[in-house]
Order: sequence, then structure tokens, then C-alpha cells
Amino acid sequence: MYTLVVCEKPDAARRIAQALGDPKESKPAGISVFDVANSDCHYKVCSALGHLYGLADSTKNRSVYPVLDLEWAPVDKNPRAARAIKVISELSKNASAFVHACDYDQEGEVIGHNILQYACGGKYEKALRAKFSTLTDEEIRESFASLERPSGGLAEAGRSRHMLDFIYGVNLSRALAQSLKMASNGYCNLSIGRVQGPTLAFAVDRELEIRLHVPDPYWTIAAQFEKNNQTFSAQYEKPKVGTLAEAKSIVSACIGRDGTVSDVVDSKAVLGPPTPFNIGDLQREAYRLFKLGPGYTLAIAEKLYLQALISYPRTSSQKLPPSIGYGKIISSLSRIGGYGQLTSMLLSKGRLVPNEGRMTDPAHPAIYPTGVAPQQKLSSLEFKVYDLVVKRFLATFGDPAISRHTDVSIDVNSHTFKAQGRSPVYEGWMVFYKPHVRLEQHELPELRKGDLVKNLGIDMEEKFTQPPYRYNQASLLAKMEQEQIGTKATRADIIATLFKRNYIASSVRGGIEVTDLGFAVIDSMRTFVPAIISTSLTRSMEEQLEKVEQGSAESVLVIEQAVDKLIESLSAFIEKEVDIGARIGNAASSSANGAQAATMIGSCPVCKKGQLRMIKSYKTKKRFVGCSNYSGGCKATAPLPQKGAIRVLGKACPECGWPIVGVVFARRSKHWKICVNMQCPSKKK
DNA sequence: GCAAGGTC
Repeated sequence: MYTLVVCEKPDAARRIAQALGDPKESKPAGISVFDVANSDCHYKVCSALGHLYGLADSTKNRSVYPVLDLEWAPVDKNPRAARAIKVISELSKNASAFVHACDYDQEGEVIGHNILQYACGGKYEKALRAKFSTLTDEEIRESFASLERPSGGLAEAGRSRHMLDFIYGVNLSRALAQSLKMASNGYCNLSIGRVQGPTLAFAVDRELEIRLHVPDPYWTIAAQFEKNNQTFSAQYEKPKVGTLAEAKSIVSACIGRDGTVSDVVDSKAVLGPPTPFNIGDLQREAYRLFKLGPGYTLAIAEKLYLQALISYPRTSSQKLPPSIGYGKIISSLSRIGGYGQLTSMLLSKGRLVPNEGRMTDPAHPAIYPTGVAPQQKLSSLEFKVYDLVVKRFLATFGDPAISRHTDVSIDVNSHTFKAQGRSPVYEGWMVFYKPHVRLEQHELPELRKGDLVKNLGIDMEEKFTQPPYRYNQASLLAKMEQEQIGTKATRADIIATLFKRNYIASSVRGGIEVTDLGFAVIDSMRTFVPAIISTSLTRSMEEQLEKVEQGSAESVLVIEQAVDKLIESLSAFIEKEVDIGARIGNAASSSANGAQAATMIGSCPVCKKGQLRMIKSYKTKKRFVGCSNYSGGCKATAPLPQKGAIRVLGKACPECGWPIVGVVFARRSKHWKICVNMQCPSKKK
């Protein structure tokens, strides 16, 4: 007889088995099972692959809604998960006891609960719960020494969360699709949900801010001074001068007059080392440095993890417990090409203390390199991410960096100008994080209070207040983190879904633009189901589920209440269904033919009415030329080269009348001028 | 061809 230990993922099963003793691994149906026999107990440690059970629609018909009758069923489309269920189910038959050892959080509780209930024959309440905050040997042993009955409330809250998300998400998504069908018999893959809604709304709100932005003029004034044959510049004390008259009067008061140093303040700025990466930090940094999308970064990190080069990446922790063995990892890294010099600096430093962040994770520490040397050659992007993880890890052990700041005030005819000097004193941790960071260096001449400085010139410049920046993938993900919607494992996916739905699109500079379709969806939801595009739905859901967890609310009632509200919203929605569908249909077609991304390149020689525009196809993501009179029946199109920047030259081809565009490549190695018309007689020559 | 959440 043995105790069956159910874990959330294979990696966790392996660590738990190792912490419990000396495991023997077997692989029935390709699923790892670890056998650990001690003097006093015998464990079989097995593992799920995340959720093995999910909610299923009992009607099985996607055009029917509302669907409120849900059941838990094995996840389909994942043969490995199906095999895991089979293996666990088989192992449960001869088990005398059960330990629920999934991640100690709400989803982990659900994963283990469902396996114990559905695969092990209703063993959840009889099982014991292992509670750990990270998978270190000590914590695992401690958790197994103090096993308790599981909290049914936590599982109930988690299962209700699945229900609520399904009920809102699936039904509203179907309502959107159905409205389109009622209006035009069209079909478009539409969706909305508790996280998609607010995320799209963030982008919409930003888009509106940008559209409503009125540029306000202001003036900046800069002065050039000289001292001891060294020139330096200083800014007027007010960084923005509001009127032209004021700016002019300042310039005319100061022009040609030398200045006097009225104040010199020396200070030391200390910049502490960074915290170790959690997945969000890594995604943001990889975007900042390499312009890698968060989903891509996650995929690369997983690959590195599967090659044992880095620790488990899907973590929210910014902690590095000593049990991972700092010294051992750092000395192993010293044997991997290029890190020797950095690691020896750290190893000679004596005590190693990482600068940990505030965030924690129920199962894993922050992301760190394992010290294992890459067995196969990494692709250039894989290497970049790996190298970033290594350098970040090393940097967290570094000393604070120190920089000297010199802030100088210069008086010119009773006007004050400010100059700032920055000089590095001590690089500290930045040495490990090169080339991704460096101390600012900006020298000023030696200046003392009372010194005279020669005025070499004063310039004013008119500027305009800028609209806020568009979100990019990294900043939208950061906004989701800030607003606490989605999870570390799903945020990148949610953004990818919004792209896939054509709700948002990437502009040339990486900014996220909202398409007409995105606007139409948000508009309809704002009118009929405002809760679904607001973060307050997540907040109130969390509150309700907290009560379910504590046992002070019935999950059935919480779900019923949500259903009532949804039905109310849906009936109002259905009344206006045709109008909504028409609006969405129009928006979908304008998004699909790329009306937003159009750049005019010349007049259309075919219909002689429209303008030829450069369009990015939302389907193929490729650019091409199309006529603005497309809806009026002009089908003039032409392909474009997919690489290089297209320059609008405003010239028509003398042979055929189609526009000629320039194609410029980044390194200026090539430069073409081409007629876009594929059938142009000039091409036959 | 619908959510969000796990994980591979």
C-alpha cells in the first residue's frame, strides 16, 4: 500500500519526490511516476499537466445561448492530459492515502480537487494537503510533516471562478457573433471576456485620449556657457514657458549677458541592484531591449527551461532562496563561455546576498540560470534571452552603483538657468548587466559659487505638448499587472487573442492601435454590458469568491446572481441585436480591408476616381496596394515587396500610369524605384 | 469558430 501524491506539473513532481527520498522513476504511458519508499512511508508521486478537467458546454451547439448548464469534463485536444488521467486513475485504485500537492493557490487547489474527485473516485475530502510556498527541499519536507485536510472553500471558490468566466465569456461572445449573423448573415470570430474586455478598453481609452489631444504650444530656453575653455549647456529654470511673449522677454533680458554661478549642489546618488526576474519582469525587459513580444519571450524561456538552462519561468516570484545554491550556480556559470570574468568578481566578493523583490509565488522562486552549459547551439534570440537571465541573476548580487550629481544654478540678469553634471563614481552591479545599462556621464567644467561664466548664446524653441504614447505589448501587459487582471501565465495570451480577433493591430512603431472592430465591440459592451469591460467585474468577483472561500457565501447563489445580471444585460442586447450586428459588420469589413493603416500612394489609374493606398492585410499581415474606391467597385490591387520601407514618391509610371514607389532598405545597401503595377509593359522589357 | 486558467 502507498500514498498517492498528486502534483500540478512534472517538474514539481520530480522535485517533491527528490525532497521526500530517493525516487525511482517509471513512465507508464509516457507519464513520469516517482516511487519513494522510506522506513515509515511509501509514496507514489504523480503529476498532472495543469488542468486535466475543464468546463464543457452540455449543449455542444455554439449558436445556442445563453448556455448556463455546465459540466466538468476531461480536457479534450490534449492526448498527454488524457494519458495522465488514465495513469493517475489507475494508481488511485491501490492507494491507501492521498496527498494533494499541487501549487498552493486557488487554481492549484482546483487542479488537485478535480483529479482527486474525478480520476481518483471522490478522494478530495479524504486527501491531505501539502502546503508550500516554494519547491525547496526544506519547504517540501515541512509541508509533508504538517499535512492538513484540504480547504473545500478554496476549491469551491476556484471552481466558481471557472463557472463565472465561462458564463460571461462564452455567452457574450456568442451574443456578439449572433448579432452579426442577424444583421447580415455574416460570420466573424468574435470574443469578449472578463480579462479581454478591460484590456481592450485600456487600449480604446488611450486611443481616445490621443484623438482628443489638443497640442498646446510651449517654449523651451537653453543657454550655452563657457568656463575655462569648456562649453556646457543649461536649461531655463522653468522647463516649459507658457507664452511666446514671456519666452521672448526672457531671451532678450539674457542675451549677450554673462552669468554668475549662484549655487552648486553636489550629491551622491545611489542606485540599488535590480531584483531577480519574474516572468512579467523578463517579458518587459526583453521587449525594452530586443523588442520581443511577451508571448514570444515566454516561449523562448520555456524552451530554455526544457533544456535545463534556466529555472521554471512561469513564476511571479522575485525571490531567490539560498537553497538554490548561489555559489554553486555562479561557479558553474564561470565555466560557460564569456561569464568567467564576471563570476570571479562575484565569487571574490565574499557573502552573496541577492536583492530580492517583494513578489512571491506559491511554487517557484524567481527565474535564475541553473549553471548547466548549453548542449546545443542556441539561436541568436534564445541566446539573447538566456544571456539576459544570466546577467540579471549576477547583477542582483552586485553592490549599489554610485554616481555623483552636480546641480549648478546660473544667474543671468536675475534669470536662473540650471545645468546638471553626472559622473560615475562606482559601477557596482551595472558591471554585470552590461550592455543593458550604464551610468550617465555628463561632465561640467569645475564651477564654484560666484564664478563668472561666459554666455555664448541663448536659444528658444517652440514645442507642443504631445499626446500620450500608445501602449505597446510590454506596456499593455504592465497595465494588466498593475490593474491585477489576468495572471502571469495568461496575460501574453490575452493580448495575442485581441490581435487574432483584429480588435487591435500593430502600428509601424510597435504601438498598439485599436481597429474599428475593436471600437465597435467596446461600444456595444459599454452600452449593454458595461461590467465586462471594467476591471470592477474582477474586483467584485474576487470579493464574492473570497466569501465563498471563507464559507460565508454559497457558490451556487453567487453564480445565480451573476446569471441574473447577465440575462438582464443580454435581453437588452438582443433587442438591439440587429443594430449592433450592423455596426460590428461594418467595422469588421473596414478593419479587414485595412482602412486604418492606409497610406495614400497615388491616384488610381483603373477607376480614375479613387486613391491607391498601401494597406496591411489583417488576414495575412502582408502589405499590398488597393483602391480607396474598393467599396464602390474598383478592384485595382497590386502587390508590394514585404521588406524595406516604402517611400511615396508622388510620381506616376510613364508607361502605365500606376504610381512609382521607392523601396529603401535599412542598411542603405539597396534602393529601388518600382512601378507597382505587375502588368506594366516596362516590366516585360 | 466562444472565456480564463493551468502546463508541455
